[in-house]
Amino acid sequence: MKDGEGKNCPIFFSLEIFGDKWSLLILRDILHFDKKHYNEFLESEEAISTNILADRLKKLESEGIISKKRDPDNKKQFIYSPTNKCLDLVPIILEIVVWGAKYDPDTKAPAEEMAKIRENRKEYIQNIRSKFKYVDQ
Amino acid sequence: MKDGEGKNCPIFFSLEIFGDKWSLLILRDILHFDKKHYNEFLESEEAISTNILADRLKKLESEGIISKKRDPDNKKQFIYSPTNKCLDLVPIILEIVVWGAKYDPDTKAPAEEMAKIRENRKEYIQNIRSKFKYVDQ
DNA sequence: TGTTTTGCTTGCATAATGCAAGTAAAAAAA
DNA sequence: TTTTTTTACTTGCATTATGCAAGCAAAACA
Repeated sequence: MKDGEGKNCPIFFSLEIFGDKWSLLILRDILHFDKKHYNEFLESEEAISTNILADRLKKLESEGIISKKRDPDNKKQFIYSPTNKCLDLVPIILEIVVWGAKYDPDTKAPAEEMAKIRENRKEYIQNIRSKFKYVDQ
Repeated sequence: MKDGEGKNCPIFFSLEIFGDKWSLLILRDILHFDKKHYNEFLESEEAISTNILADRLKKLESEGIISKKRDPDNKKQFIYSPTNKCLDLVPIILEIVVWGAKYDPDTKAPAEEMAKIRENRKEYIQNIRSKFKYVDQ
C-alpha cells in the first residue's frame, strides 16, 4: 500500500498496530494469562518463533502498547507490562473471545463464564484493568 | 504451527478465521460501508490486490462468514452478504473502531459519533444488524 | 454472434514467517 | 576476579504469503 492512502479509517489505523495474529496472541498472554517474561511468551501452546516474538515486542513497545523494564525480583529478566493504551484493547480481545467461544465447536471455554462476561461486561473489563493498577504512562 | 496445538483457545480459533488485516477490512466494507460487489471491495482506499481479495472472499465464504449469490438487479455481478456468524463480528469491529478513533491523532471519525457508539452500544449494534434483516442461515 | 463486463487466475518479484543455530550482555557462582 | 549460566535476543536460510501486472473465461448484453 502506498503512503498517504487508507489513513482516514480508525479500523485501518488500529489494524496497522495490532492487526496480526501474533501481536494479538501476545496481548492475550499479557492481559488474560498475566504473562510478563520473554520465555513465558515462548511457552505458549501456539509456539511463536523467537525472532517473531522479538520483532513484535519491539513493535508493541515502540507503539506505546507495552513497556519493558528489568524485573527487580530476577535481575536477569525483563518485565513486559501493559500501558493504558494496551488496557484499552481489553474490550476488543473480550469480544474476540466471546465470538470464538460461540463458534468453536470444540471450545474449552466454560459456557457459564462466557455468559458472565456477556452479562457483566463492564465489571469484567474493570477486573482486568485493576490487575494492572500501577501502569506506565 | 503443528496440528493439534493451540486449539483450545477461543482467541486463537477466532484469529485463524478472520485475524488478518485484509479479512477484517473486507468485513468492515460489508458491515459498515454496505459494500456488496467484488469491484466495490477493490475500490477501497487501502487498495487490496485482486488475487488477495479473491482468496479472502473464498476463505470467508468457506468459513460461513459471508454468502455469495448472483445479484438479481445486475445479473453480471455477485452479491457478497453477511451471515449471522458475520453479524456477530460487529462488536469486535466496533471496539476496533473505538480504539482507533481514540488513539489516531489524525482521526477523521467525529468525536460525537464515537461518544454515541460508546453510550448506546447495544442500539448501535442492533442498527447494523437490522440493515441485514434477511440473512442467510 | 460478437463485444463487454465481471470475477477471477497466473507468473513473477519482493517481503514476511518459521526453524535451527549462534551470540552477547548481565548476573550469579566459584 | 574469573568462569559459568541464564536470558534475550540475532543471524542465516528455506518456505510461504503478498503485491503487482497481465491475461483469461464465463455470463450477459447488444
